Amino acid sequence: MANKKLSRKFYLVDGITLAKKLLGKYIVRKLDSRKFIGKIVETEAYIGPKDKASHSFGGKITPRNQAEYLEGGHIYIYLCYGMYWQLNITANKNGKPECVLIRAVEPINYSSKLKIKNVKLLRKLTSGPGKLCQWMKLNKSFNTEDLTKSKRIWIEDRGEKIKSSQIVKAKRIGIDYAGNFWKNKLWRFYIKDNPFVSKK
DNA sequence: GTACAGATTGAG
DNA sequence: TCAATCTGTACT
Repeated sequence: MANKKLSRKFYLVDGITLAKKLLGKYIVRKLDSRKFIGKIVETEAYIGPKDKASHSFGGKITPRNQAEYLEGGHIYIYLCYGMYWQLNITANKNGKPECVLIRAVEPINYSSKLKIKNVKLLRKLTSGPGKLCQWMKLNKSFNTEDLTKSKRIWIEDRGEKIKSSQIVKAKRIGIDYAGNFWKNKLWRFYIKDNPFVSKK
């Protein structure tokens, strides 16, 4: 099965659809001669401007979140708690502040190289939005990066199909401030039984 | 200029 | 359960 870089069309859907479609796809991060490849196993959807948990709630635009408004297929990355980067993929058309937070990936080529047999050890690398950015060496310079054009990061379809019965829906994490209505939305998606999903 | 909250994490 | 840590944002 040939690896196929995702094209613009893939991203031009609403955030919830994109969050589900991204499960089982592969993020490829090229750094010098090395490649970090991670299978996406957990995502969350943020649907501004109506979503109170979204940074673009109420149509707010600031220097920080303007990348969120870009056409689908761009990166919106920002620093949280002064320490951790959060990687988001924008969804939908230009001007629609919808995005998908990548919460966890399964490292593909890292394990064989370092011969790490212990899944628990490997798991510590990427089982959380802050950690996976650390692993892939992502930072502010990737903000507004175009995933369909970039030479250093993109997403591939490797022919893997995730059945809908394998997709688990859950409440989003860390957004208590948004109130019960938005907090209880089942907009977090992950692959059932995958050990790299964040939390326990 | 100051104040303060936050889409997290890991140690206890 | 709780604190580290610092940028963006909204104030004065």
